[in-house]
Parts: sequence; C-alpha cells; structure tokens
Amino acid sequence: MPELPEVETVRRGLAPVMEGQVIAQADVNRPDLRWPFPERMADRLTGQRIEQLRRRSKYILADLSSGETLLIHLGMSGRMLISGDPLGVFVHDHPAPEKHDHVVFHMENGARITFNDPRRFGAMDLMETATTDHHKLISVLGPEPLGNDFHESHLIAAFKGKMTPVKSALLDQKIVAGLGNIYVCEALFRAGISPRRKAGRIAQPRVAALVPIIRQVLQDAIEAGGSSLRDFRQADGELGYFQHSFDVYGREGEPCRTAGCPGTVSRIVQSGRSSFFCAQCQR
DNA sequence: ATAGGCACCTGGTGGC
DNA sequence: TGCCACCAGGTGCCTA
Repeated sequence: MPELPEVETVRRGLAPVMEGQVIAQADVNRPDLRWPFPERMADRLTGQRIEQLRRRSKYILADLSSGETLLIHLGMSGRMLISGDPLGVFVHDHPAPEKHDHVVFHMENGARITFNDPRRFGAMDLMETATTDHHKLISVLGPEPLGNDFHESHLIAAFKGKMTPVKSALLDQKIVAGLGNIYVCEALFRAGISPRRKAGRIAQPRVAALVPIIRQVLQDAIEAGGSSLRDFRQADGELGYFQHSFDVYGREGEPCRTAGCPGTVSRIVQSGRSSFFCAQCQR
C-alpha cells in the first residue's frame, strides 16, 4: 500500500527505535528483492549506527555512521514490523519468523525490525551518503509534493501541451514524486477534475488549485497514519497499515460524498490501473 | 524525447 | 474442496 503518506508513517514509526541506534546484526535471508542486494550488504550494515532516517518520495533513506546510506523501497507489499523490547517502551511479540521475512535488523537497543515483502517488488541498496541525489532511482524524481519546489508554476509547466490523461500525469514520478494510485484518485476528486481529462487541457487556475489539494490530501493521510502510531499494540507492530477513509478509492457504486451530488462512484481502467471518480462532479 | 504496455512476484477473493 | 480468473497501494525497461 505504500504511497508517500504510508512511507512517511513507516519512517516516523521506525525513527524512535532506529535513529541513533547501532545495528548489532543484519540477517539477509535471500540474495535479492526486485534487484540483487548490494555486495556484502549484511557486512556493510553490521556495526553501523543509523544517524538519521530520511524520506525521499516513497524511499526511506537511512544514513549510516560509515558514510553510506541504505535505501529502502517497500514496493507494493513491503512492511516493516517492529518487535523485541527496545527501552521497554514498545512491546509486541512478533511471533516466530514469518514467510517473506527477507531482511531483519537486530538493533543494539533490543529492537528487531523485520522487512517482510511477499511480492518482492521492494528494493534495498547502499550508496555513499554524499551521492544520494545522484542515485539512479533518486535522480529521476520530480519535486517533493510537500516541499517548496512543488508549486503552481511547476505543475502548470509540467502539464503544458500534455495529451496524456491527468491521472497518468500525476502518477508520473518525474512530474511530482510520491503520489500513487490512491492519492491521485483522491486528489482529483477533491479538485473536481475527471481522471480522463488531458493534462494539457485543464484551465490554468484548476491546475494551480491542484497543488494545495495534493498537499492537503497527503497531509491528511499522514496525520491519519501518525495517529495510528500511538497504539503499537493495535497496529500489531505493523507500520504503514492503518484505517483510511477514502472518498472515492475502492468505493465503486457507492454514493458520491460531495454535498448534494446525486452521483455514484465509477471505476474505469486507465493504463491498466483502476481509477475511481464521480462522473457527476468531476469534469 | 516520450507514451504505452509488459514484466517482475505472491496472495486474497469470488465464481463455478 | 478445488480450480481458475482476476485483482492489488510500484516502477524500470523495452518498444514504437
């Protein structure tokens, strides 16, 4: 499920047990996820202190005391599970190793962080911290939607002349980095824009209006995720999986939530992926 | 240069 | 209960 808000929620959940802590041992249970792990990954992690956990788009970046940075991507089905008894604060028993526990971090503080990913679309890599921005997966990314580089004129310029549907344009990580299928649907609903509309054919004021809407959709989701972090027991040690309240995503056939709108939510397929929207109020 | 489709995987669900 | 088709929150790569 991980789009930007989920990844940020995972980062915030991991920070208290990982930041400033030393990796006592790293278990690497297979040679690869989507791609082969970097050479000697376990060795390069063992004994390193995690100085800082950052996020760029849907990537978690762990800066290590060695001067390297660990990049983590959760793919479609990746999860981080916290177990053990770090500082006696977070206690949950993650019972015996489960299927698809690919990498386990044993922290010196007693925390155990398990990367579990059934579909293995996730990824990990190591690079010099100073070269993070030049990493193959990072350098191609557009601006952070919650950052200063994402503004009205950027989106207007990016959409200009584009004949591709706005749905696809917003999924394009070069235009804005971090949105996925769910939050594009939700943002377009709030903006009243049809996912079918060609990006270059949306009036500039409506494109401009998308910017604060995208920010708000993401911030709302982060807040919802953040609140789920308070009760680790309820979250069962799983970070990034919490109750969402979506307006359109997954609500095919249900009533539109716009006040006074008689429409129902439709589902269409665009470039192989589901788009949910209300054809009444999204034009 | 850019857009569309495929590929990479496993697991859950619903129909017959 | 079994089998099968279809669906899933991502994205790099190949082809036109």
